[in-house]
Amino acid sequence: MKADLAVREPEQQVVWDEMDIYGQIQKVRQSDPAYVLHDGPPYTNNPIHIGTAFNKILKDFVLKSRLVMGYRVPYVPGYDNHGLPIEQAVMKRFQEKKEAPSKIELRRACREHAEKYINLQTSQFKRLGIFGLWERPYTTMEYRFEAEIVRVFKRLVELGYVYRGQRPTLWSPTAQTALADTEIVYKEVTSKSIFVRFPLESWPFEGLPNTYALIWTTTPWTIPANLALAFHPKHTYDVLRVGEDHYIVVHELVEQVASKVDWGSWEVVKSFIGSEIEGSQFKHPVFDRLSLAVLAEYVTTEDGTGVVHTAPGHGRDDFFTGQKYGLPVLCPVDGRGVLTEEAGEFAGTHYKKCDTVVVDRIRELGHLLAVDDYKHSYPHAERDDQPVIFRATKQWFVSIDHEGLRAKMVDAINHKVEWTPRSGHTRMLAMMSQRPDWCISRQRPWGVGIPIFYGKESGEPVLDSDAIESVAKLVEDHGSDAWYERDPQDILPPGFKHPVTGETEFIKETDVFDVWFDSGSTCHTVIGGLVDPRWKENLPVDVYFEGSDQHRGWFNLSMILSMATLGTHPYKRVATHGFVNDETGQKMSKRTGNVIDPVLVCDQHGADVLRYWASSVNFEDDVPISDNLLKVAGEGYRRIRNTLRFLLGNLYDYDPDADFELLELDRWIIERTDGLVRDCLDDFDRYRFNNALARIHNFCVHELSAFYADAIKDRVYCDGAGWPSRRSAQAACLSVLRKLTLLVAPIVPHTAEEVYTRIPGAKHASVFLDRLERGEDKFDKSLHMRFDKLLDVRAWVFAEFETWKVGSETRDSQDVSLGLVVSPDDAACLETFGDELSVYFKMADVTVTKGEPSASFSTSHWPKCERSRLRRSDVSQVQVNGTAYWLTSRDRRVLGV
RNA sequence: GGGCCUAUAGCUCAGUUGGUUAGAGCGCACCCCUGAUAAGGGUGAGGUCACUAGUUCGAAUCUAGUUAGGCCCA
Repeated sequence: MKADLAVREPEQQVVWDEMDIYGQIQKVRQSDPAYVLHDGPPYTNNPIHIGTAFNKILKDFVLKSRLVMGYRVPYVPGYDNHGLPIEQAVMKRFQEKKEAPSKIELRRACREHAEKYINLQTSQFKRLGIFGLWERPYTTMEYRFEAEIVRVFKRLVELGYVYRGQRPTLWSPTAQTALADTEIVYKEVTSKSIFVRFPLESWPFEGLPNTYALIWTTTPWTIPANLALAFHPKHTYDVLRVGEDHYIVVHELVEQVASKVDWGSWEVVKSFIGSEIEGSQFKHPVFDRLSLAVLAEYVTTEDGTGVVHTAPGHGRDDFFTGQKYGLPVLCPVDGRGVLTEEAGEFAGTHYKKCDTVVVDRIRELGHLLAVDDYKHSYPHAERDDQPVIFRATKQWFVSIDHEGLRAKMVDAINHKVEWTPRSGHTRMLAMMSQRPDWCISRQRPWGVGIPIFYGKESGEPVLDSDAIESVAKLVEDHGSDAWYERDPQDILPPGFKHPVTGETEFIKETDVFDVWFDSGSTCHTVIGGLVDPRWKENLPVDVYFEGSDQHRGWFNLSMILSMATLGTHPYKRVATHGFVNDETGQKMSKRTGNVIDPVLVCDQHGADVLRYWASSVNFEDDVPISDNLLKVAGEGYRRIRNTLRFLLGNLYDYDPDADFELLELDRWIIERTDGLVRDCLDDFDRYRFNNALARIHNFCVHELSAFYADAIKDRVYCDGAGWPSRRSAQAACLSVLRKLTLLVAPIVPHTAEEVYTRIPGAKHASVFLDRLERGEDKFDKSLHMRFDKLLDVRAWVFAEFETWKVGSETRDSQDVSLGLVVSPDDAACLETFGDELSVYFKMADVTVTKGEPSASFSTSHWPKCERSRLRRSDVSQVQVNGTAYWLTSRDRRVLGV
């Protein structure tokens, strides 16, 4: 049967829209226990891709399976709108038109861009058959949401988590602005590389005169900012005697360094492990200042000397190492790239001139051992192609260790959250234990402005609840744009005075929040009652379910904001899925052309086929997809669809008032279905959708197609329409069909709905308003043991039959008489099935005798009934309207002849 | 380079705490049915459980390493 899903599914979706399926479900389930999945918002910069689709489909499996299990499952989808990618997409369009927008113009264009993709993605998600509050999703750029972000920040300020500190950022001296990683291109350049010695001040071992650590650097301009020397904790360092002096160099690089600095001869006088020197002091080669010996894993033995010049204000590694050792962030370089007063005698020198100025001075002091040209790749700004520098700037931070926050989070990760798969726990724990304070400020235009005022004269920031609340109110009414459009005095309460300096004139912060602050706030904003007041009761929610990359992203930052501001972890369970790769396990990329577009898949195969694929794979790992795999999924899908259709086809004249007793075969299939339901609900409960699908598929193949369907055909097609035997089969088909339909509804909702609405006497207007009862375990044990034995014997009889029929003219089992010899126990069991045996074995007749097990076959001599196409002992010829027909007594009775 | 993870028939997946001959479906081959028919049934052939070395009476399962791939970070 042609499913034609590309056409039917959109029609089904129109029906769902018109009946407000989501609203109806919520109403029907309002007094049932809730199961809350909180949606991680996708970024609204593009149409959805296969990964987005996979994620939403998996969430929908969770929601719809919980729905079928009888829970109330509210689902408010979300969208993440602020941030760099949208800004860059929008900027590109302005640049193509050779326009330079103002900040406000740019922000408005970004908002429009995001709006456009919210609408597009919504229609695409709905096309996948996802149910949810699509009329009113949460979006991080809507005013009420932006205001709540400001209030989350206010709460953090009140609780003392927020501080201002320095941190190195990529900085363009020509554009005088901070840059994001994605705005950087790497180019080959030639730099001055220098070998510089640092005189030893204090030494943990027995004293050696004239000892120096030797470092190598390609950025001489950062020497004035040097505060430390980094050693690898595990590498061996040699102390070399060269003439009157002693030099510390990592063992592996001694030869290489010696040739670079032109040491004719040397002698190893001592060796030590890096970790032993931690805490020693060296003298800065130029200034009267000390440089601390620190340990760092990133020190390599590939280049240089194994001792790394460390300037916390000018490098990320350096910064984190500095943090670890409590070093200040010294950054004696201003926004133009000119050294400041903090650089002492070098003040006023442009950093590029330092290659000569600083180098000459070090040489003059006798600490320069070698100068060389060095070719390497160096970061440049994409916009003007000029080199950039790492420069520490003032940033806003959320402290991770304030009020024991980290310990609380680690405790939650260890004891209060379940992780699916389990490895998520290890991953999250490692990240949370090690993560540095969170830098929440970004020097970008498209985001929620950080609501900080500074005293106009003093530059002192205002960390005051009322001041921030005044911004929140403004943003709530007019959006975050208003923060940039209004003057401070129009925002602050009348007569507001700086709580520290008493100033009355202010300037505003220009930075925006890191977008992770936006999405990390959703536990506060969405669950906290902004979207639906009832959600508040559900904190922590049952589950967050995203790609495994979100351990560092959303799971991490949500945990921080929730724990800090609400005092609780945001989720009871974190489920993660892998990434969608191509058939060979390679990641998808436009370049290799292995990209699968989910929207196209819906048009070609149907959303249910895509969903079937999503359910067939193990989402805990990375999953493969390709046109071929979708074809395979389509075949599996059609098998289930056809089975449902067969069951439904038997119900066209179903009579709900018929009087009958269930035959044992029908009772058997109903109980088998109940077992399937139980197993599948267990799978659903544990998010094992692929297991459930495999079970359902196998059930359709084995229990239904290969056995039950065959066994009831004669009764359904040939018994009298109203006979109890036929009604019994129909009743069983109905029961099985209803349960199967509910079972597959989470996976293939369109198909399930199509079937359900055609089931005679269906109780509800939609399969999603019905529910599956788990049912009690009240199996008729002996019934199942008898059928198990029957199927067991049947299997080997069929195998025997295959070999027999090779040498026989007779090929159709219905033309064959079976002589079955089995053990006395088995014989007693099989005999209980009576005449039904020939139906179950699909033979003309079956005789059972006791003895050594064997099966013999012979061509049946009985005539074939022309109505039922069966050979039976009671087939005889009768006249019907002047023509002679061979009919069984049953068929004669049905026909009344 | 570091953290986390994956590798079982051509494909997608199962394989409890280590324990007989490693399972299923799909696909494939052959056969049957033609009242589930752009369907259905039967039988069968497919695996050195990525590789190497260990632990053990016994390893797909535990340990270490190698290779390939993925996510995150540097």
